[in-house]
Amino acid sequence: MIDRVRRFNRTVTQRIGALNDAFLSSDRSLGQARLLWEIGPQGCDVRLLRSRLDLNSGYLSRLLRSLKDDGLVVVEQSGTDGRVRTAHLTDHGLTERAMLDRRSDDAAASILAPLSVRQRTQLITAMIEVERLLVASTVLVTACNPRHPDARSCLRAYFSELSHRFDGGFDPTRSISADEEELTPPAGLLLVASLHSEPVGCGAVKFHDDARAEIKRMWVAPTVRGLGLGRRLLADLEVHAAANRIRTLRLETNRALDEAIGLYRAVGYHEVLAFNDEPYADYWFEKTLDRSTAPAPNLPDREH
Amino acid sequence: MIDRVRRFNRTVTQRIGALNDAFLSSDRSLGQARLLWEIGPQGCDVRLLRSRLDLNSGYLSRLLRSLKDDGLVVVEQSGTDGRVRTAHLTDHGLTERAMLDRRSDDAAASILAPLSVRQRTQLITAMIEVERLLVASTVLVTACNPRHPDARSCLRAYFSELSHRFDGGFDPTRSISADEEELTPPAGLLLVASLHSEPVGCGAVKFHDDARAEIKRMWVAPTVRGLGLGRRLLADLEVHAAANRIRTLRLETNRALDEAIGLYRAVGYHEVLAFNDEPYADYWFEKTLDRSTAPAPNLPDREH
DNA sequence: TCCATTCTCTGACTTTAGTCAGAGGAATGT
DNA sequence: ACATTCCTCTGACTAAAGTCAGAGAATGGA
Repeated sequence: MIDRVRRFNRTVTQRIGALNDAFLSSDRSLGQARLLWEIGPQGCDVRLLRSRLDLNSGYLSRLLRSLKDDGLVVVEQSGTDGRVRTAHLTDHGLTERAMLDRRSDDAAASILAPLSVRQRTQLITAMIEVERLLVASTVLVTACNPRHPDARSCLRAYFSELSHRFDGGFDPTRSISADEEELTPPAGLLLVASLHSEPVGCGAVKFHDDARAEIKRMWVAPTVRGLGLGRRLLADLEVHAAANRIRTLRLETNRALDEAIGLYRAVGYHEVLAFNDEPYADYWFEKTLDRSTAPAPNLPDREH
Repeated sequence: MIDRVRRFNRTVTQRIGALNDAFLSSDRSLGQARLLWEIGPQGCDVRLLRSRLDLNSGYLSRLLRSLKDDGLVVVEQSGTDGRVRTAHLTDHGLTERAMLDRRSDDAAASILAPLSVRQRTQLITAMIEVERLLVASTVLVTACNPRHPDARSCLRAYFSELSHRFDGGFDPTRSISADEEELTPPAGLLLVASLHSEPVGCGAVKFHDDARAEIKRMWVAPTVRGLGLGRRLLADLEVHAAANRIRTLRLETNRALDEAIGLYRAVGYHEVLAFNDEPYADYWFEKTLDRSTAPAPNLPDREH
């Protein structure tokens, strides 16, 4: 399999690398072209450009100035924060960016051109599949302090989604607690999934004194659904639970959350009688962990 | 569709680009690492390295010397040609190359690691498909003088294959002619398909004075079968024929060539009575070209 | 209010990647 | 045998890519 990945890598970089040379075929350097592209029609904060292109601030500043000198870009103070500067494309810059865009289109078209109609369809289908799974594999799952901004943003999104999907909304204060204290080791654990450092999902476990624990806060952002992320979060939580000598995992859920219910059943949770009085719950599930099959947890730990 | 190709491009270069950084993570420069890799365990002629890495001779020479100075490589006269020099890896060089290999393996594995077993299978399947079709799209079909070395090598391979597959072998002199004269415009046309400048297939058409022409010399190298190349060559020949006011295409073939027969039928050739006395033919086919659907020929012309 | 931090820019660097012209030795065709 | 071509190497360049330390302005928190 690894061999296959490497072979794919070789073929694709060869063919697609040629495609990227469209960027080089202008009289700008690659760095300038990438920057021109990344600024985009709406403009972009310099700090954002720096992180997106992963460039040293001195170097970026210099690139930006060379574009400014050529009249493609203007840089001005950002409205909200006086330290931040925002780059905008001039008309001239927009024209040149449009040319890059057209060249990239042509290059992409030249990949499809030699193929038959049927082959094109097959290629696009396979490309979509590869892309989907590469994105899935890019998602990073890390243990995260619930006070971290990424964690907070996930929990906020989670609550907001519940309040939309539940009949009659959702009020966290009426629900059984899983506060920051309870989701911080050793009391519990919160995992956050991120894609390109944007938080896109979470899941938590709340340990009890006996060998039991509860799964809480399972949420996956709409943009990354269908990538198996829920299953992955759940599996990682189980690994952590097993490492903490947990034998039984329990959870409750609402009938509106049908994908979640399907997931729980699919990975071995079975319905049990209500084990608490959570007002928003319609179903209660339980799973006994099989410690023999539990692999060692190997999650990178994000700085708290 | 073009949009999809570009999106694939973006995702893949991001994810696979990171994989390629395994090469950069050594303390060698990218150029040195690529060279070290390309020399390989068996060693390699310098001229071959130059063409494979597409490097300027001065630059390559310099890179090679830096590796030599570090004791990774030795360069010596090639046995057969005193002008050519051959690079070999020393033990030290082999060790360092093995490290690059291991890093690339690790990087490839890190793409599979976050995925479930099922997702891995899906990814590999889709990767194989993308790769197959990208290779198909990389094949270049060009009109070629039959005296060109590439053309000669294809025709030689074609005859050799016929002599293996036909019962009782194949003797070109007994067969109806399609010599170099007859396959050179305006008498006829030979198309050669190449992959990374290696000839991998051919197909020819021999024009007659009436609006008829014959398809000859259809051959696809075993390494690139299943990529739709035969169909593409045939379609391109038809386009050229139509551009030369040909209305009817004819061809004869041997019963041993079952893939070819299948292809001819699939693209609209129907069997007719023997129209010549080719001793090696078992079937005769004919197709009437529909000029309305013939697109303009857009083949790049290789220098003759 | 003050101090630490953030953000951008500048000058002074280095390394990498690459080009170009030409030299010198070896092979090839006539 | 001789001119031509091929292959490699060298010196002298250039451009791109990037690093580093620090300056100056703005912001945020104690």
